[in-house]
Amino acid sequence: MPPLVPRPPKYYAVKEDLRLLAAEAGPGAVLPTERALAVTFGTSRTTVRQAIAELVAEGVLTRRQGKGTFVSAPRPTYLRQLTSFSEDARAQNLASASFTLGVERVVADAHLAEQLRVPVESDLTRVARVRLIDGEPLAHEAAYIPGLFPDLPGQLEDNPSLYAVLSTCYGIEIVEAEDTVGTMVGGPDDARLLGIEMGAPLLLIFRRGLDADGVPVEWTRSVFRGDRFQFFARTRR
Amino acid sequence: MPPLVPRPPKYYAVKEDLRLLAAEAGPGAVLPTERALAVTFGTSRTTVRQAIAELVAEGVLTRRQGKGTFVSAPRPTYLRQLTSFSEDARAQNLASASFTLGVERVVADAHLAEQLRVPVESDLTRVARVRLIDGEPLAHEAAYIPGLFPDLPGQLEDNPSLYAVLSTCYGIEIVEAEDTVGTMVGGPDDARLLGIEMGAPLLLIFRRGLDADGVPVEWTRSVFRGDRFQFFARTRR
DNA sequence: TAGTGGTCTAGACCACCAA
DNA sequence: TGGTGGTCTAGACCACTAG
Repeated sequence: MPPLVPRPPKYYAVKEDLRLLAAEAGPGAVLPTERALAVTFGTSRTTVRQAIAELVAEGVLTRRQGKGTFVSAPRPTYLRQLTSFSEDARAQNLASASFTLGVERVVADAHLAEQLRVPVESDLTRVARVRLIDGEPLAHEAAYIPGLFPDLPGQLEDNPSLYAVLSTCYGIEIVEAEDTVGTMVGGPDDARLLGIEMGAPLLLIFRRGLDADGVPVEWTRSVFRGDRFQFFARTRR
Repeated sequence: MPPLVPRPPKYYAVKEDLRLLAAEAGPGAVLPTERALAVTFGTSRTTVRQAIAELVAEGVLTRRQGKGTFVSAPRPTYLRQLTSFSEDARAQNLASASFTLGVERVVADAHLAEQLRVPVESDLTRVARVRLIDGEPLAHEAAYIPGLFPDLPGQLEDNPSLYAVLSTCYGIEIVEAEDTVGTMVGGPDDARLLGIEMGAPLLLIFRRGLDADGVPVEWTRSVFRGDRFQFFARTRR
């Protein structure tokens, strides 16, 4: 199959050159400045920045304001395999941690009511957290659980696994999960929480947890960094 | 939680304004020209283009050179649920079609050999196709199958489901699939095959098909449009 | 031919960081 | 203070589409 693209734009040539340059330099290496690269490639700084922007989105490069542009460390790709974040991390010998943004009472809107099969306006508990792997933010998520759990904040401090706390303290057992995986691009909030750039590709995952009777007991919206996360699923016919 | 972002850049304000404008205008509507928008927002055309670029990546807008910028039609999100593309589409009452790019003999490199559990350099058949839903390209993929299947091209013309052909003609039954889902950004080839813009977020899916004995019989690399695809998985503990 | 989006330029000012 | 990346500008030329 011949390369049928009429004329690849100049920034794409720069991008692929930079990709090679990064590979040779190795992780952690610092690249020449954008202004220097513009001179080297005989182009403008804007064009160089467009090339760098895509490599950043791919996780190849990292930019730090005031410091420079660096070759990213190899991705410690996190594979989702079981039901819960904490369990997945442990299964892969990765150090996981959580930062709780807030635990609050909310009422079900139409969408949450449908997903959790509860009446609109019923009480829900919302748990918002940032998930870390090896000290780096990997995802932020908000879990919604029917009912009120005033002691949850303290219990999550002792055990970061929401699923474990629900099981141990409240007898809620999640045995089945339905995941819907799509893409989105990062906005300012995502950029701040995950330490990424705006516009970076992200994985948006909606998960519904069901108990042994098939009753929905949890619904979560998760936003994962696209550059260091993979989702794994096994399906039997 | 207060909004901690110091100062959202101007292009982000433009982006959100355009998002509202697009919602009001409705699918298919044409937006003012980039030059006109620059005047309206009191900004430069570059800034307007940066805002539009992200909305295009999100699937909200569509640009057509020489014509204009349009509000995208609502996404016919394709959900992956079963094992094969054709089956999934049928289950959702979506018209699926395939365009075969090529069927060729290749030899296994180290990676394919490991995934398919065959010796390095063994014969494989590579089937490269573009997948369409409702006439629009949704994905391109390359499937690798151990062995040689000289009649495959003709058989795929009669039945676009590779899984069905393998079953009917060769007695190969795929009963289990392992999917690994991640993100990538589109390059020139992806842009050409899928009719998207370079830099658009894509879902990269590696799938391994196993037969009843757990023997790998197929390995596929698929690239799906991120703006109109969702992956669905159900996991039991 | 006129108008659209696609690419690229040269340069400005800002926010951040290290010496 | 000087250098880095982050943002934005005004304008140029090209490729494509339509009348």
